[in-house]
Amino acid sequence: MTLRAVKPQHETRRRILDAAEELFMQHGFEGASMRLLTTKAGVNLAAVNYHFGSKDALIEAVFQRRLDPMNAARLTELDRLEKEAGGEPLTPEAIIRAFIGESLAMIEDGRNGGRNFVRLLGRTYTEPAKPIRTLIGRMYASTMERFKAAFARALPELASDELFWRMHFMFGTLSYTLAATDTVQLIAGFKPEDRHDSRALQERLVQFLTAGLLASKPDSKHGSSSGGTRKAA
Amino acid sequence: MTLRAVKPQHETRRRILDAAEELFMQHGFEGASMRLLTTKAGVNLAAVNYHFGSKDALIEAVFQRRLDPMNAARLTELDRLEKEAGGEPLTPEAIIRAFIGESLAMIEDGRNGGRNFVRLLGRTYTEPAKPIRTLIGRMYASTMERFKAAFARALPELASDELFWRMHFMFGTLSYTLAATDTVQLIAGFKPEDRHDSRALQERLVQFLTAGLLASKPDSKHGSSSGGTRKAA
DNA sequence: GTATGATTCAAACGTTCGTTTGAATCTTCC
DNA sequence: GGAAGATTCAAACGAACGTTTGAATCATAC
Repeated sequence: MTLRAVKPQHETRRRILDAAEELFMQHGFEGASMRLLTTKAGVNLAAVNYHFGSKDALIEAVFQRRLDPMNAARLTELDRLEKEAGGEPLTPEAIIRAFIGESLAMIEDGRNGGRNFVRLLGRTYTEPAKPIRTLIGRMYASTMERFKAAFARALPELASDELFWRMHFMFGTLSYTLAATDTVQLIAGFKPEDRHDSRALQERLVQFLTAGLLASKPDSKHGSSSGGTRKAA
Repeated sequence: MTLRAVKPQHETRRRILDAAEELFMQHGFEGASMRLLTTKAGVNLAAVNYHFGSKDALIEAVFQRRLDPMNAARLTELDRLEKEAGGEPLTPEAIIRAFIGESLAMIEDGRNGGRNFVRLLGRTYTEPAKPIRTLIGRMYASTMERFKAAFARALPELASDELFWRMHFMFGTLSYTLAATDTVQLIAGFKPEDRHDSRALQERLVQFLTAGLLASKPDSKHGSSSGGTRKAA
């Protein structure tokens, strides 16, 4: 059949990775069975073990395929910005854009599975299974180190532990947005036409994250219910 | 044995719910098997089906037990604040505190399983399994409606769809913080002594979320990276 | 065309899953 | 103390799980 004729070389590997990406996102790692996965991919049940060795190795391969290039692109963009600035510190907003731009761009990518992957990624950040946790941590380590340094240079007045928590919060917002924006809907008012408009979403996110990152410390005590200071640095 | 003598009435139900809370959090719904669960609870394998009917019904019961009182407390606190304000609109910060206070307080609750539950809750928001999604959505619906109205009254100048997204982002930050703060560590710098200090965490969160909620629209062009249109509806 | 290695295939492996069963035990009330 | 219902228990159910196997089929070389 023609399908076989067109098959480049590692067609089977790619089909398995694509199907795994989508099914892991939909059903979780344990919920997506090998039989469901191989059926969706249109390959034999034994193909996963032949090409990847085991289901765990497949999980790792799914992340490797996208996460390494994604973080590399983030670092490249950050380098480009810093070179362009020529010694001057970057604005916090520019650093935020460098970090979230790559993952948000993948949301619009419906052709290949970029969209599936970023949603899978978002839900994996809260995955407590130790092997996956360490896998993700290892893949992010150098990128996070680099971005933390960039933020520290851009915000020299911000204490180190404050920066840690603000980055934690920013990452959480991005993670949840990637994972849950078109799945769980706790708040009424979502407009379906926004679903694939990653540009508008990115602007909203940048606004929110930049303001949060630059939040001023509470300059006075707050009461049990008293109002907050609404100034931003 | 004394243990049997003290057993109040629905001791078995409670032990199953406690074990389920912890194991669902650690291994996910599909990863936590009935045998592991009942062994940890110290009850017979058949006890879950006897008391709850099925594993799915147990999952629902786990959420019912905590989520209904939690959201009720949120609404009570919001009512109290509005009565106290006597017609004046609340500050956004006060509304934020009313929403996140209850769940953050549970983090410090190590005695019973409150801590386990909020972490389970945080990771469940990104769970795409449809029955669980609709279950959570149904349990949150009225609370979210009420808080959205409160925010709208506090921020009359904020467009409706802007408010939707800012609430979405705020909820995401809280969710990720509950789920991942002491599990996945992508950013170096976490101090273990902060782990149970929910007061300090709450202040940091309130600061971040309030700033994000009140973020002003980008009044001028943003930085170098991509000179896009900055306007948002 | 035929040997060689890579890949696919149907079938089966042993294990674990959620659930059910029916007898045994406990609790409650007269 | 004995009947009646609630609960617990060990054992088994069929189904689905990830993985393995060995033969069949493919691609590529000479």
